Amino acid sequence: MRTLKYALLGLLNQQSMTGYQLMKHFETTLREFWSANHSQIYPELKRLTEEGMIEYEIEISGTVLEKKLYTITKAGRESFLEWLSCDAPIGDTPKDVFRLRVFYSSSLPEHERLELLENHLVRHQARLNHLKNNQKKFDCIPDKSTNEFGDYLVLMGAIMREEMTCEWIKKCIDLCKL
Amino acid sequence: MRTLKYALLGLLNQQSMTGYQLMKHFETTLREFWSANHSQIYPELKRLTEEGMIEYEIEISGTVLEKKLYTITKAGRESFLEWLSCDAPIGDTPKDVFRLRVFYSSSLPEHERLELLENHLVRHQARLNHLKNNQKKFDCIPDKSTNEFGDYLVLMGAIMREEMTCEWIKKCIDLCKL
DNA sequence: ATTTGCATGTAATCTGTTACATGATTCA
DNA sequence: TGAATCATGTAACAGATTACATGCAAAT
Repeated sequence: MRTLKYALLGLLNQQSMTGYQLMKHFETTLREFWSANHSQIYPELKRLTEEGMIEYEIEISGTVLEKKLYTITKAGRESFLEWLSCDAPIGDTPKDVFRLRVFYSSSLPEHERLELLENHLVRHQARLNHLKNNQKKFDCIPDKSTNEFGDYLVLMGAIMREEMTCEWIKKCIDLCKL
Repeated sequence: MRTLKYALLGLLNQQSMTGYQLMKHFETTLREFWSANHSQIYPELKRLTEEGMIEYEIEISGTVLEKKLYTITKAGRESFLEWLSCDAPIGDTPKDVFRLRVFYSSSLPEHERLELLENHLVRHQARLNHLKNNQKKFDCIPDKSTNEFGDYLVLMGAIMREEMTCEWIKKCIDLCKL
């Protein structure tokens, strides 16, 4: 499906960047819905260059360090917009190890089952707090024509997801304690 | 991480089964949090047999058709229970192509953005209805010591997840229409 | 000087999907 | 007798992770 291709093109469509900066975006902006490490990004950038989707200029940082500043091409932008506007069917539900554990948790002694649930609850609550903190950076809802609007929507989605997860685990704990 | 291994051991810990029956479980019971197709299952069963986690007896169906009925061994059960009770850190947020699209949706003309969101909303609403229908099969909350209790918890989680997703998309639509 | 971060790449391995391949059983 | 389902496997490929490998720049 080449999703990484489009994730990269989408970022470069917003702004020209180096591979390193792209990597940082996966650790921050895209964190809540996509990930990729540098060992996957650099080969893909090479491939996209060969395919004419992107091109780069070498910049010198300091005296010798070379970095490649990638820019999206016309062909790249077209490919990206085609992917974005093409209607994709709803995918498989994502795999979730924690839910798999909960599914099998009746094989666990009561206190271990509760431990499993409670440990996870505190972690999700911490993540939720972290996300809510991020949301404070928006003092108002960004204009819908800006890139920040997309940021805002997915952050809102991430918060709702964590809230739902916390609620679910709490319900599980309650049912286990009955 | 060998998660498929533990997913299979967990099912065989509940009941001896053939590879085909295991496959069916991934299409039904585990559908909302794990998946695997037969081309992944059969080699893994072979490996687990070699590792002494499971063993099989050949049964004859009809006159010639051989099927392998797999049973978990003591070593398999121990390995499964160790995995289940061992505390695992919270994983990476799962990848989500739809959220990636929403993130980039400011590059789309207004009507296409709304189309993207509304198409997805109806699909998630359909999935939600389907799940709520499944829940009707439980006329009461199963006893927490039974396997059905795990089924109930994850089904509840799937419903909450779909409800949250629908709410999120609705909010996105509202914000786009402002 | 030393540590942290910037910067780029490859190799080996693991996990998962799609396609290839075959054949029996059951039900209409 | 034909279609759907049961039943089991392999091969090729795609996608992703972990480990290997290197070296500069900036800040302390």
